[in-house]
Amino acid sequence: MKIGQLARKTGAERQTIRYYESLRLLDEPRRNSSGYRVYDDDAARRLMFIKRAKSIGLTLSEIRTLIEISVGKANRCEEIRSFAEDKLRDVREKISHLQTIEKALSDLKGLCESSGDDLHCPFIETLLDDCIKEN
Amino acid sequence: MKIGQLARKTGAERQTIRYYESLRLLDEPRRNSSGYRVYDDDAARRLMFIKRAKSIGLTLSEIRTLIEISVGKANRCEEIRSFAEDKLRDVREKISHLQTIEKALSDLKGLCESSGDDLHCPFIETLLDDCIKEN
DNA sequence: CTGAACCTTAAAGTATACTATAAGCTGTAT
DNA sequence: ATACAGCTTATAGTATACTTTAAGGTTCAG
Repeated sequence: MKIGQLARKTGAERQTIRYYESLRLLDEPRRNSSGYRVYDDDAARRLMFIKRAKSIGLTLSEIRTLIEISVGKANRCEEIRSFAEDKLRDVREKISHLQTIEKALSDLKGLCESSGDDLHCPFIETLLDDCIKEN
Repeated sequence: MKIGQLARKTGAERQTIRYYESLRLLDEPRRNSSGYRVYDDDAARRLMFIKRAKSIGLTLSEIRTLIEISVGKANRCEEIRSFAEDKLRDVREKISHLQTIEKALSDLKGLCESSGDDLHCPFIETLLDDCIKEN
């Protein structure tokens, strides 16, 4: 399988595949006589693993860590479990931060709906007031 | 007020203030005889407005939009309200995406706790299985 | 044999929001 | 007088995850 076929099979771009190789997320593939990269199904599986791991919010560098941990002879399960815990904590923090933002925005929007004309827009005025309070 | 005082007053870095100016988030200040930037309290208020707007999750480019809308003679309240609605939708989408991720991660972690040894780590194996399913 | 499709590399560009650096001028305290 | 803080500009670096471009070699159908 050459890089184009692998790209089609996995839905990744050719350049992305080379980029992942440069980050050592994919092993260096063997080359044919013209210097073209030649892949097997393991490479496709690895690429899908990366996709799936990205979809659960892992960064490329976290994915590399995961691959490094799990590609050795053993998976070092305990290490991976604690990795998952850390990540879960991150995600929960992000959610709670966004919920704070959601509340602030929906309060502001509520003000917009209840009062306000072009000369006294509560959205802007409240933001400005908050600034003054913080000062 | 020179740039350093403004920075101290608002908790922003001097470079950040110049950067915001280059993005037209801050008006070009007048200069003293040595070419130094000279600010007044309006500039400080604007800077705090930016900080507060950032804290509710707005990007610098959204903040510029908001400033452009609201700095004219009138605030154009209706426009701002619909801006807030769009942003609220964004934030809610982000939250729900993160909640999906949270569930996936916590399921995976649950598997790690219930079973698994170094040779068969459920976290990795499940990610791999998911890849195969998607293939 | 020519053109299209495919491959190679290295380097630069994109987006966001700064942060740091270099080289040099200004203002003030001692 | 000189050290030091503070100001100026332009440019480059940081982090993440690609995407694009340039310049060129390979493979295959017609």
